[in-house]
Amino acid sequence: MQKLKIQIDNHLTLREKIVETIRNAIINGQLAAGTRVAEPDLAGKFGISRTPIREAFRQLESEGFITVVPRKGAIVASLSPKDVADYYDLKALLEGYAARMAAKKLTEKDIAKMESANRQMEAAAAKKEVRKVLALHNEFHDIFLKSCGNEKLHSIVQNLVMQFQRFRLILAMPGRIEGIIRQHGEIIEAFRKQDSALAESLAQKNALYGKKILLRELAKG
Amino acid sequence: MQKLKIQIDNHLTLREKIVETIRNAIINGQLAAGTRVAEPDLAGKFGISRTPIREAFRQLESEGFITVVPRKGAIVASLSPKDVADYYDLKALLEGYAARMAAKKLTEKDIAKMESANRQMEAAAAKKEVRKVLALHNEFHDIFLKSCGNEKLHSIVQNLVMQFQRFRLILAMPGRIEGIIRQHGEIIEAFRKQDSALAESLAQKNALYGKKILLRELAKG
DNA sequence: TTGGTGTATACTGCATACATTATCGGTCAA
DNA sequence: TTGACCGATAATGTATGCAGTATACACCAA
Repeated sequence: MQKLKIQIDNHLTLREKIVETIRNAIINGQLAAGTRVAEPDLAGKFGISRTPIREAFRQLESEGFITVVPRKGAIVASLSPKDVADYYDLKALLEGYAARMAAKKLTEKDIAKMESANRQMEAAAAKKEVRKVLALHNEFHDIFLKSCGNEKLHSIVQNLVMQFQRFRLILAMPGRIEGIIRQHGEIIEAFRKQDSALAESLAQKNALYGKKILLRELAKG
Repeated sequence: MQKLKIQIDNHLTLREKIVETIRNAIINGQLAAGTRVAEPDLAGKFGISRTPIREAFRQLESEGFITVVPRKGAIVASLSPKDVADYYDLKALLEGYAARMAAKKLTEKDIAKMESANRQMEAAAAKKEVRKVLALHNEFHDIFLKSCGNEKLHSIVQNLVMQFQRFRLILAMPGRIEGIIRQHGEIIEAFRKQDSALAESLAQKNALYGKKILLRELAKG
């Protein structure tokens, strides 16, 4: 019954579809930073009018994916190393807090899910399924972000993660991911012990480790 | 020169003006939470077409001021006590961090500005100029938020503050504001001593004090 | 009276058309 | 050759019109 309702309500508006499509294109790197995105161009490509495109632009601008200069047009937002550093510092702060709050609330079922995600991640990493690794990585973090009880925090972090997802393919590469998986294991242990302070500190370290690796890679080229 | 450029570029688009107008109306309480806002209605009121209104809606939705249900319309977003609590917890976390980071960076000039803002706030409070008190309050916080060096953090906090500004008139009332002014004084002292840990802890306390007062008032009526 | 159905109305979603502004290339003068 | 001016072109900003959908209310049947 619920399924049916969802099917019925599944009339996504064109604007929503366009937002998703463009966002994914940016995240996956098909639209590189700095690329100009013109309305008539996209309208032609999708075979629709400019109206829903323009509305999608407003939303994407608020989310930080594109930069719009009035009467000039939109370009894909570019992220400087400073931006990446700022993002990761924020992620460390927010996820650290979330871990501290979640430590007392997580159920055994939640923890089991995190373990499962981490194990699957290891398997996907062995098979070099980079995209799957990232998806599982996000799933892992989402569990305690949701359980921390602060929905606004959850949505802010989700937006942050989306925005620099486009760089993170680097992180999922072999040689980098093993350390992350080990850290995840430590975080799970801290949750098991309901040790808030340890969970916070480990979650922070985990984020800052990602920052270090990513900045090093960006410096290379 | 810079001033001139700004003057020239001052052709705000209709959409931008509408966003500001509606946002201010919500912040100032002229548009109460839950109020339905229909496009033709606003278009008529402002004497313009629906197009810029619709685009403004998309932006206001992303900023969290209105809630849009596809094919049904938009209503002014309402904030539950839980939302207020979440917002203030986030504010405490983020401003605490900002204070810690800013402690080593603030110049004497910055600190002087904070002192000035705090003194003016006291004067405005004595004259019961509630709106001016709030403006100065935001000015005070903005100084160390800007100096912390993390621009993304600054913009996130600014957005948060805007969203529950509509409730904060309560805080600026006599009997509440004195405590806040004293706390600000303590924060300034901590900055003078460049005591990061103290500044962080005081900034957190300051935010949580606001949370306590606001939630108590909301519970009353 | 109550529950359901049908219709009228109004609003949203999208397309199209027009107005305005920025960009680019060429021409002309220095 | 260089620089400035000017027109052509294309993109953005706004208005308007039309189609589809939700809401309200009246009407009818049980």
